[in-house]
Amino acid sequence: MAIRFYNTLTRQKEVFEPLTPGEIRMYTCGPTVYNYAHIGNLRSYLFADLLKRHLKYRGLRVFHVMNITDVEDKIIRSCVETGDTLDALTERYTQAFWEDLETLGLEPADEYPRATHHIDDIVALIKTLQEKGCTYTHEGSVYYRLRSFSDYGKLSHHRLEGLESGASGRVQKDEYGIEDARDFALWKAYDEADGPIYWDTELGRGRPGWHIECSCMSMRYLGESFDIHTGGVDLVFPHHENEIAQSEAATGQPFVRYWMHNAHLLVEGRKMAKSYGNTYTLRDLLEMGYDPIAIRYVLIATHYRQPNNFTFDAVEAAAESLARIRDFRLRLQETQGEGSDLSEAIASHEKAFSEALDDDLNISAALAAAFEFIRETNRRLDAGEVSEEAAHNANALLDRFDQVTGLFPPAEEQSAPDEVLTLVHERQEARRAKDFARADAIRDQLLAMGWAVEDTPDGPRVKRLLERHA
RNA sequence: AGCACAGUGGCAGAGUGGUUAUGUGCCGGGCUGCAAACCCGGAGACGCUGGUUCGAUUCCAGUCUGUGCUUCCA
Repeated sequence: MAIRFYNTLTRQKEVFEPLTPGEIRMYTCGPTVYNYAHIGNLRSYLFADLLKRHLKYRGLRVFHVMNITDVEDKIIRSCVETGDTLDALTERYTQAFWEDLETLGLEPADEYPRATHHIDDIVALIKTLQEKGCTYTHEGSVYYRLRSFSDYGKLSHHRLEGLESGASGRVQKDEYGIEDARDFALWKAYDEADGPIYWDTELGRGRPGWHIECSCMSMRYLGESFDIHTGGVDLVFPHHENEIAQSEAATGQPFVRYWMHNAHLLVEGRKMAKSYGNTYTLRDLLEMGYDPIAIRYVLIATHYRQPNNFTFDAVEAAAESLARIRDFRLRLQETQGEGSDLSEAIASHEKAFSEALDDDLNISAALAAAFEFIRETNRRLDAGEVSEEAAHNANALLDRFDQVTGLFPPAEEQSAPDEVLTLVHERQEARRAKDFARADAIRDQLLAMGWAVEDTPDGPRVKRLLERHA
């Protein structure tokens, strides 16, 4: 079955075929590093992560680039307000961003190019656009002349006329010296308010506009045409539309084949907004005691093109689901002896799982297949009909589910300390002597120490209690 | 205002023109000394109003509500 993705460009699901068979080049619009990423930002990157992991699982090679926007209006404002240097500020939040990605279990991109490290490339690209006649300069700033690009609007399906009328209520354009209110800056001339943040280049003193860095760095690392470009829906217009205009005007080549955009995140049914006080960062949630994998679960478990309603109930439900997964894996590890081989169940559920993801990353159907496998296998384990080898193969299937989703982690070693093992032993003695009051007291004592003991036909099983939100 | 997307059981969230999503929670049962884990069963849903149809949650129209974009917010 072919892999199909919804392409914003065509507004429909299309069969996915990379430019180079077997190799995929993808670009993700990364963070503007002036603050900690909030969970809405992180949803975007988790979507790109799932996409990348699934393509790899399908045997395709993926080269993934994510930019770091480290010069931009808000960053400059923040520097001016705090007195931080640009480098100090952006480095701090870049490191924090990478920490967040690691905490949530995202696979790193292959490259994280930064705008400030590519000023020369950006200037060169702007010069190319100048040579092609699609720019003009006003008061030291270089603007892109939108009407020079006849395909403008093909991604967002905005029509230029509509945008023009939308801008009609503004001040006379002539007063700005900009030919058209829709034109955007490629290069911004230095302003006193920028303080020490500027570059002296052939274009004069100033800094790059926002859109140009993505055109520049994506093509620098991925070529003039590449396969996939991801980002949040809010970037469709104008950011990605402008990227297309810049890139295709400069190269004459189609820029990106598949544009994929994730919907936004709601929190407790409301949009995230500072005024609601619900713009959580990952750090906020960790401080509240939530498990990062449970957070990953909630952020990834909704189809990427659907609005995802982040609720604390959902995080707690996710933590329970993860406990179920862990218990299942522990059970598989303990399984010994002869029995059926499960090969049919493994094959059919893996097929359902992977074909669901082939269908525009239908994660819900994929997770349903995984949980059906767990339930059916638990039933067989209850019946004692699973062989050690089958359990091993089932565990390997869970590894593959984990490879794609990051939601089926291998069970950690449950090496209980000696004092716990001693108590477990004492409890067994008490049970053998039918001293159940003492046995139950020891069980409570162990619980208080953070260990659960469960009796199985093969003896007691000791599990570390999962951290859960109190 | 224009253009999009969405509204499913307590919560989260798929899907389908007629038959169990899945997870979590709840109720009952099995297993257990009791639990836990696990299994089985159950209740509970498709915003509202019309239309098409033998039959609609699924298609169409309208309506209400929410969300996004409309120049730099993932």
